[in-house]
Parts: sequence; structure tokens; C-alpha cells
Amino acid sequence: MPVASSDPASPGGYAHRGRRPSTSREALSRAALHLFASRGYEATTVDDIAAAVGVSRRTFFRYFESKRDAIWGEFDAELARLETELGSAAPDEPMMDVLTRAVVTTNRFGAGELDELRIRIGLISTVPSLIAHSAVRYAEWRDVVAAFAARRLGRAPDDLAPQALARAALGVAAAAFDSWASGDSDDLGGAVEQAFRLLSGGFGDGDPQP
Amino acid sequence: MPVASSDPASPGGYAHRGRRPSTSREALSRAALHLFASRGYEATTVDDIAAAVGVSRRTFFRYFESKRDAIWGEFDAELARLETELGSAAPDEPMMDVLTRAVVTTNRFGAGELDELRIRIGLISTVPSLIAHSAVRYAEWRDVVAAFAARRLGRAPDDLAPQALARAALGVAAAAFDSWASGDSDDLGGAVEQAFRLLSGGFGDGDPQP
DNA sequence: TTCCATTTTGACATCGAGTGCGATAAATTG
DNA sequence: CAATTTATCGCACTCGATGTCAAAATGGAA
Repeated sequence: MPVASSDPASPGGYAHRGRRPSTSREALSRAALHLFASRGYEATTVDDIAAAVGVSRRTFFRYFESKRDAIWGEFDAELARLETELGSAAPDEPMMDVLTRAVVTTNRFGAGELDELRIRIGLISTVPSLIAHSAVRYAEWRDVVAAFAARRLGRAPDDLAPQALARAALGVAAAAFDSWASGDSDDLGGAVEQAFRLLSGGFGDGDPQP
Repeated sequence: MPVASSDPASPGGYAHRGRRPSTSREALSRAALHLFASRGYEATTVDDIAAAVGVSRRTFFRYFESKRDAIWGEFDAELARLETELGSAAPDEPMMDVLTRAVVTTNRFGAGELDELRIRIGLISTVPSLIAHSAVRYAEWRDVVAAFAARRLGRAPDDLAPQALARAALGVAAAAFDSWASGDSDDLGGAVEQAFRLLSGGFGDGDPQP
């Protein structure tokens, strides 16, 4: 029963003051994704999404800050996991190794999620308005990586080196995601690992494995 | 007389059909920049900008696709220069060397332009709405670099390696710009070079010069 | 049961970005 | 002067986003 947490009579759910929600973040997110995928992002209005789950436009904006945010699923949670992963690494493990492993492990998805993920990434990297918004979400990701790099390098988080590393890491990770999303491989982790190997190698030789 | 090209009686200017422009792209861009810097980006409306140069709101949108675009100065021209620079390099010069040099040389600015440039970059990397839009403009930059890398690596432009390199290069270049803009150094080129050295070195050692 | 506190939802108004369209103003050419 | 060309203007409209307030639904306490 993957209906998640919108069931009003949820089992084990304890007493609940006030009116019960008539929808959920997830229901709105899914409805939005499907509408975006079928009609196109720009052609879908917030009213359409709200109507698809039977709520008013205003209610949509109680669950999401903006129409764009509806496509970012559980990004906040993934970000928190990345932070934990980076924070709990052994201090003697090389910086780039830690980073690669952390990015790979925070991006494991079950087989059932891959189809939707592919659609999400496809939209995010294709629709101008979503490309634009991605920069804002990715900035949060960058900050986490920059903080980690700053600790490892003994610099301030907004010094050039940590910032350059964070942005470069974001770049190769995004390249891996896009490449995966536009192909038909199942191995997202493999693409991420390959991209980070290129980065660690300084893009030096035409052939990445010596 | 830095009033540029909006002078109706321009010397040597030859005959000119139709009504003369009552403003110019540059005048609008400057007015926008000053308003953004003083009142803030969000608090400045397109009407404000148009009014500042004595023109209607509708006319603003004849010169810029959007309010956000008003801050991107001569980006298109810089992009064309980057493309030329990358295309005309000696085929035996190492890829990363060519790239570094091209980025440095396409970002030389005269001393008179540095103050405005600092404000532009500060806004672009600070205001959420402009951070977002930067992704769209930077995507054009990435495409140019990816095409160059693809030629050098003998791959298609949207293969993982060229894409990863292009995005990583963009990342470190942006880090250099931000770092420069938030400091008080005059040496933008130096920052860019340092960032690319980190990238070429794979962020391997804590100390970038071996 | 009745009343209250809490929470979600909805209706309405408002603002600003962006677009389409047609009218008008100013300039050159003949 | 008329025809043509180009730039500007005004207006109406859509849509995303925000603020405000009233209404609906629910659990708990009196």
C-alpha cells in the first residue's frame, strides 16, 4: 500500500487535532509530475494541478512554495543524508573518495522509483523554467559540499578552493544524472562514479582509466 | 563622452530610415543595474526601469526578453569570443591549457568596467531569482565548452565526459568570479587561473602547486 | 452535548512579469 | 505631400505568487 501518509484513518496514527488534510504533498507532487509529463510544464497551470487532486489553488501553495518546487520530490531529505554521510566519514579517507562515495550512496533508488526519477530529471534539465530553478536547489547542495571541503582543506567555506570543488562536484554529478536520464541504463551509481573519476583525474588523459 | 550610441545626430552616422530609438539597450541596462543595486532587485519593477529612462514598460520588453536579462550585459558577445578562442587553438596544445587560457582571455575587462562588473556578479550570485536565471545563461556557455571538449576527446557533445568537463569548468569559473567579486582584488584573471589549476589537478593535494 | 481551540481549506483581492495587438509618432525616400 | 519604415505607446489579458479573512472540520474539555 504505497499510498503513503494521506490516509485519514491511518493505522497507528495518533490523535489529530483539527481538520484532516484532504490531500498530501505527495499526491500533489505526483499529479503535477504527470500533468507536466503529458501536457508540458508551461501549459500546466497551478489551477490544473489543484483541480486534479480536488483542492483549491490556494491549497497548492500551502504545500509548495512555487509551481517549480512541485517537481523536487524528497530533495530536502536527500540533502540531509548527504550531510550526514559526509560528516561521518573517517578523517583519514581521502577527500575525493569520501565525496564520491557519499554522492553515490545518497542517490540509491529502488527499481520502482527509477521511472519517475527519469521523468523528473528529464524535465529539470530540459524545461528552461526548471533549469533556472534547479540552480537554487543545487545551491543548497553546493553549500553542504563546500562546508565539507572547507573542513578537509582547513579553509573557510567561501574560500576559492572549497567553492571551486563544490561547484565542480555539482557539475559532474549533474552531468552523470543527465547522462543517465537520457539513456536507458539502470546504473545511476555507475555513471556518478565515472563522472567523479574524471573529476579526480583532472580530466587529464583522454582515457580515464590508467 | 561615454554616452555610447544613442545620440540621434551621431557623427558619421549615415541616413537612417524610420523613427529614431529614444533609448538603447545599454541605457536600460545601466538604469536597471543602478536601481537593482540601490533599491534591490525584487523591489524594482520593470515600470521603474522604463520610467528611469523615460520610456514605456512595453518598450523595455523590446530590448530585453525579461527583467532578469537586463543584468547580463554583453554576455552574448563574450560567448562568441570564447567560441572563437577555443576553435582557433593549436591542436597539440593540451585541452585543459587551451580551456584555461580561453576563459582567462575572454574575461579581460578594462579598469573602468570592474566596478560595474562586481555589482553585476554580486547580484547574479546573490539574488535567488537571478541565481535561477544564471543557470539558463550558463547553459549556453556549457554548450560551447562541451562542443570543444567533444572534438578533443573524440566523443559526442552530450556524452558523459564532455558534459562533465563542461559543467566542472563552468563550476570552477563561477567560483572564481564569485570569489573575486566578494573580495577586493583587481586580479580576476588570476582567480580564474587558480581555479582551473585546482580543476586540472583533480583537487588532489591540499596545496595546489606541487 | 455544547463550546472552544486547532488546523485545513476556500474565496477574494492584489501585485507584477510577460505577451499579443493595434494605433500612433517620427523619420527617410520619392 | 504621400508612401514606407521603424520605434514607441496603450490596453487588455493570462498566470504565478502573496496576503487576508471567513468557513469547515475535528478533537478535547466543560
